[in-house]
Amino acid sequence: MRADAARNLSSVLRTGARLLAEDPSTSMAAIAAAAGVDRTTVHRRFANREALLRAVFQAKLDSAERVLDEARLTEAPVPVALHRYLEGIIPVAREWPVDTRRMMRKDPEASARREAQSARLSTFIQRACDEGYLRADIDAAWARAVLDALVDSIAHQFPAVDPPQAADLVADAFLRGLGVT
Amino acid sequence: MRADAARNLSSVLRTGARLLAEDPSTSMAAIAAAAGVDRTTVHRRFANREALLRAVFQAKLDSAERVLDEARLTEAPVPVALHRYLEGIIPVAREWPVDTRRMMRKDPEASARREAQSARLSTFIQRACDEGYLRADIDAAWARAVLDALVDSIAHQFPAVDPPQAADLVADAFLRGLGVT
DNA sequence: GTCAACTGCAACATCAATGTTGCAGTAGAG
DNA sequence: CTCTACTGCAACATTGATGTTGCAGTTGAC
Repeated sequence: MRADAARNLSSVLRTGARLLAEDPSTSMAAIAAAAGVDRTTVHRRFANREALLRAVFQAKLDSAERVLDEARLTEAPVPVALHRYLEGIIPVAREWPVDTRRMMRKDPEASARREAQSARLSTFIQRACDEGYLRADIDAAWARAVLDALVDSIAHQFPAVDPPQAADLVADAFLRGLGVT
Repeated sequence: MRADAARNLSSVLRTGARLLAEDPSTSMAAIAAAAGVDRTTVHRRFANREALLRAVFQAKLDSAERVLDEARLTEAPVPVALHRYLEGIIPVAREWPVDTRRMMRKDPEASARREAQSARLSTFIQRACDEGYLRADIDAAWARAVLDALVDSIAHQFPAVDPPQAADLVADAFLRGLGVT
């Protein structure tokens, strides 16, 4: 039974993330139905709607944290770390399409975790600036925002592009732009 | 009284757009309170919640359409049209921060209008490709997505950057990228 | 086989949001 | 001034989502 329970829990989280991304006001009933379980089962596992959302966010944060760790943002050469980060984070964005920025306001703990991860990436961008990989006239915060925007775009609007190619596209657009020379 | 009515209506739409952007499930009561009018007044003006949303979308679509017209996307030289479009659309995105893509599913008429506007911009991007302003290996759909992402990013995450400078930043990131040479 | 854990189902209470209506007050147009 | 249009306020009905509980059935662990 433990196995069934874990599988269903995971299914509810993934299904919930998908539906909530399309429509943040999706009802628990709709999520339960889409996950193929009864509404009461979901309520037994998650005390309230908030708890379900927290679990979804936590799952996304766990995945993202693993990607940040494995990308070795502080040790690896900038181009290598960037590509490794992109190739890892794009599947995470696709699996957990929920927008953590606006949906986590009521969850200070998750918000703090998100901030910490955000800071790691910002530090990496700053290193890219310092080491001369970005143009000197570029604001680090703007570079950071551009990178995030490109990731979200390729992840959600081009789900068919596989992660390696998606990472190439993002890195290319980020560094070289799309114009001629 | 007609003047008061029009002013309040406009105020409700703008306030509603702002609150709905932060939280799409914002209640009519919250919108009315934020706009400084009674809940029933909003209901007298908009039959449904749907009607209110439609009005917000329509306002955004009207503004966007004006920008598309004035940018002269089919006649003006690509760089000129691009800059004019950006400088016009960024304030629109800021004034109506609602995400039209996901919130208009239930409104086929607005959806069609949005599609038409989207097509105009895609045509423009295609022209930029054809006239050699974009690299030959760049997919037009990807270029289009990148441009949208950059606009949203500068509009919502950097509200303090004024439209001309914001347009410069976006055009620069779009065409040249942020990397060195 | 027995037990424990889990599930679906039905029924229930609660609550917040929606939408309606009547009434009194107010302000601009004529 | 008077009429019209609008507003706020209070009260009400309705609905959909939330969360709870009891009961019976199922399944895996032991």
